Amino acid sequence: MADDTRDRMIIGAAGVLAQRGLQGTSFSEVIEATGAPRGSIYHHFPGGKDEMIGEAIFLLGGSVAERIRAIEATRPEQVSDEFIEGWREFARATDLKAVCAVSAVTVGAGAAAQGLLPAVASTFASWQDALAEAYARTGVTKADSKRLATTTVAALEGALILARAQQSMEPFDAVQHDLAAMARAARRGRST
Amino acid sequence: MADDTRDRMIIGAAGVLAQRGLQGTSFSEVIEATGAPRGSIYHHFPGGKDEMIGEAIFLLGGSVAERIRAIEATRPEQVSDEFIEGWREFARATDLKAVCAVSAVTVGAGAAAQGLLPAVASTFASWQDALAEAYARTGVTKADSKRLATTTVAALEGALILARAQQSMEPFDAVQHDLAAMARAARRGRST
DNA sequence: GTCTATACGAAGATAGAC
DNA sequence: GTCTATCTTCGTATAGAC
Repeated sequence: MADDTRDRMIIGAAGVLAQRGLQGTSFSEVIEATGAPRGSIYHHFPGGKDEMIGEAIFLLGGSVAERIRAIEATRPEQVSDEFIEGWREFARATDLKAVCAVSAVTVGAGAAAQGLLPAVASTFASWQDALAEAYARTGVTKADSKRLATTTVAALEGALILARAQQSMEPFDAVQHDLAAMARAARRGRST
Repeated sequence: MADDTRDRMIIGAAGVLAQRGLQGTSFSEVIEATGAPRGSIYHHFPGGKDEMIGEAIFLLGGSVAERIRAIEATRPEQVSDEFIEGWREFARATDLKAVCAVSAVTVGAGAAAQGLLPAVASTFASWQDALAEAYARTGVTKADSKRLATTTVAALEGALILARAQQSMEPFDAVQHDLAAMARAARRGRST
């Protein structure tokens, strides 16, 4: 079935990444999570673990960017609301046991695996760009949109971490509320 | 010299944690970073790695909470400004190679080391409480202060991650600016 | 594509000498 | 307090059979 196994492993890796961190994402874990065969790991990923992780980041990054681009908002707070809402569902679905896989790679990329940093950097950048465009389409100035997009991603990533640590959805409530207030203020031309 | 070695290892562990993540913080790394002797690890930490990590979180958590409590602000945006400024210095000092050690533990705590989650949860909570009190002292309502404190911590943690990924201080600029705007709005009684 | 076998290193942890 | 030696487990990675 073509690259079915490879795809399954990539998706599985993204999931394990979010729950166990970069170094916790061993081939054994991915295989256990996906039921993929042990014997063909290096057939599917000649580049080893880094290749698998890189693909997982790429996949997740693209799907989130896509979701942002699909937001049809007329008011700026709808942008932040829908963005956060998507991650809220993710948090619920994983029972507050997972953070963002891209964050996990960023945090886990020490001296080793530093080759993955460019991939996470451009993934975050793609989210920031997509969010900035979405804000701009609702009438926020370009400069404000860009800044707001960065704050939106940062607050979301932090909320995921706080939510996991405290096993609570409250960080999402706080961040969603405050981002919406910021977005509204930006449109009123009040943010400096 | 009493517990000099132990203390050095705890401080060193916090540093390694921030740069290499939880699983990257091996005894070997801590020993290399601090010059501590190999032979007495389990003399100083009978509880093994978890004990060392726990102490590092406790130490860092206390020092940051202390710093927050020392903020003397008359206007709410001074609270977020000074808080972010402290972390900005940290980012500069580590050459954008480190994130928050508490985040690192949260992200790295998978199935194993879940015993550390309560420690990180209460550490984050202590920062939230201290920030909420600081906001409240400047005239922000209790509910707004609490919510703002959560958003402040979340945005900061996210900014550290973005900054590391993209090797840029720009996330700090964005977050600092937007948090200040939110804080000002809260005092004006404009935040819903 | 998938298997087994295997090499190699690093990690956490313990025991006992000094 | 600090050392060395050792055990066990687990990780990445390779080789070669099926």
